[in-house]
Parts: sequence; C-alpha cells; structure tokens
Amino acid sequence: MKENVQQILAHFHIKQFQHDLIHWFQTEQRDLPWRKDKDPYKIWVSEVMLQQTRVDTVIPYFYHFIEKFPTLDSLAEAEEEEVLKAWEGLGYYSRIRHLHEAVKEVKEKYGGCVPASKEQFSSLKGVGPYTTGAVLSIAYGIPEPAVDGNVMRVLSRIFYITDDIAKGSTRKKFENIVSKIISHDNPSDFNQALMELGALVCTPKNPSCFLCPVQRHCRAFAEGVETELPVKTKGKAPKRISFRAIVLMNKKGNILIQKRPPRGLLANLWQFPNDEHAPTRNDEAFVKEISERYHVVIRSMERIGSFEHVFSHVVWHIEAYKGNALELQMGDETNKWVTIDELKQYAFPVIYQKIWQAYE
DNA sequence: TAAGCGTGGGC
DNA sequence: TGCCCAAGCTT
Repeated sequence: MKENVQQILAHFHIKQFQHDLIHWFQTEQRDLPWRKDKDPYKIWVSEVMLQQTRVDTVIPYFYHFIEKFPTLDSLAEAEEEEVLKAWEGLGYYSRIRHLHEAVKEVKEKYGGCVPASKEQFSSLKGVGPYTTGAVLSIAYGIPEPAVDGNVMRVLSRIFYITDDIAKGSTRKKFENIVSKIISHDNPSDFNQALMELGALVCTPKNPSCFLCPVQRHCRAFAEGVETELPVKTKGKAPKRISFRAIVLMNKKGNILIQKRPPRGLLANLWQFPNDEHAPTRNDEAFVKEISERYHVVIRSMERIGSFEHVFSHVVWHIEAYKGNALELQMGDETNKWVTIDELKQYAFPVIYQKIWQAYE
C-alpha cells in the first residue's frame, strides 16, 4: 500500500525543514568552481558534466572547458572535434554532442541567452527534467524540482519511501514531493542543499545521521531503517566482447587512426584499426580483415598486451598489437594517417589511450 | 519501460 | 577483487 503525496507530507514541518536545510547549506557547502557566479551557461555546463559523474572528476574538466569556451557563443562557434577533445575521458560522450547542438540553438533562436522558460529550455538537446530544474532554479531562482539520485536517496529516507528508484516513473513521485516542499524564497539553495546533503551526509553507505541538519525530520532515522533505503533493483550483468586492435605505422612514421560512427558506443571518437565489428579467430584472419578493411599491407606485427575495459553495459577484452604497414589508399574523413604529434588533437576513448601508452 | 551510454573511485 | 556507484538523457 503506497501513500499518496498528501499523506506523505502530513505532519511534515515544511518551513522548519526548509530553514534547517538551507541554513546548513549556507554554512557547510563546498567551495566549487561553478558556484562562483550564477552565469546560466556555466551552471548548465557544470550540470551536464555532473550527470553520472563525481564532483572530483568534473572539477579539472570544468576549469579547462570554461577556459577554452568561456561563453555560450564561444562554444556554439567551436568545431565539433575541438569540443569533443575537451570532453575526452569524461565519458557519456553524447552529453557533449547534445550540449554543443543545444548551445548552437540557443545562439540562433535566443541570441545566446539561455532561456528561463521551462518549456523552451527543456526542449533543448540533452536537457531532461533534472537539468531543467537545476539550471532554472540555480541560475534563475525559479522554483522547479531538480531530482537526481541524491535527492531521491535523501527524500526516500526523510519520508520512508520504498519505491524502486531504478524505475523511471519513481522520479516523478519525488518531483511531485519537491514541488510541494521547495522554498520559494530560495529555490536555488534548497535544490543544491538536498544534493549537497546527499553527497556529504546522507550518503549511500554509512550515512552520517549524527551530524545531519534535518535528522529531526527524518522518518527513516526515527525508525532506524536509513541503511535500507533507498530501494534500488540491480541491472543485468554486462556482456563480454573480445576482439583485437593494432597500432600501425607507415614508412613516414605516421599512425593510422579511424573515426568511430556517429551513433552508439563512443560515437565520433577516434580509435586504432580493430576487428570489433567482426572478431577474428587467429592472426592470419586478423591480418586479412585489417588489410582489406583499412587498405593496408601489414609487413610485421607484434603483440603488445591484453586489455580489459568495463563500460556500463559491456566489457571489452582487447588483444593489442603493433605493426608496420604500407598504405594502399590515401586517407579520408574517417581514416587518417597522422603524425604522432597530430594524434594529440583527436579525442580517444580511455581504452585506446591505454593501448597507445603500451605502444609507446 | 528498459536498454544503451563511460569512467574512475571506494570499500 | 568485484561490485556499487555519481548532480541523467535518449530511444
């Protein structure tokens, strides 16, 4: 039997909760680079970077990205290749492709000013319900819910909610609750405080309830069940895929690289020749496959290592080689022979960076 | 609705 | 070590 929102909020001291939470945030919040001003563009960039990504990982990327693209217009005018390079290593690369497309639209349609309209902003590429609420509340002070994993964890404990947070439909229930309890005087600090509390105090494991500013409002703490919340079902085990890759050098000392397709895993990033699409069973078949697909003659080949890389939904096992080759065709848009120096301009996924390190 | 989509850190 | 995770969105 699930309670409705009205029942959940019965006897809940909203004003007191808002004050306890916001006061704590204003005292204890971390000094983070995207909190230095309320520039909607910078807030937006930070929110996209922070999707499924830790604060400590994001900080150096944020500094570098904002230095390189200090304004929305500068990002809108940048080349895709350069933008992707600034995202190299952050993961979930569709985020930056969508952000790039979105800022171009903002430049064209809204003169480079991030729209404060929920309808307009949320229609942009890569902007979902969370990002909409986060940017509108933090940058513009608009009282919209910004429900992420932190908020669902915190509120599942505060209100003893046992819905499975792995289900998409559960987020709406929390948005409904937040829209009832959000501070209209300070929606920015309220939303950020819920997330900050989840990151610093109301953590997934071993929550620090003894120093929680809203302990007196928490049903889970009162019942002693905080470590059993939130309820979250597990995903299925990732598939394993094995294939080979090879770093090829021609007589001029150039390296062959290939741009990945514009959709799917690691879209638009660069890689070394491989047989991912049709894994071969032995060296002979591998040489034949690479020769035909990449229009090269492989003159020598040597194994340089074995690599495993775990993605969210798949595990790659790569046998890596290096070799010398003759090129039979000039390069094109997706297959290029580049100098070792030029390699640095192209964005590679981490697994191929590791293979390059083994080659060097 | 659920799968696809990265990476690095913590325990 | 092998899991779980971290400020989600798209299809």
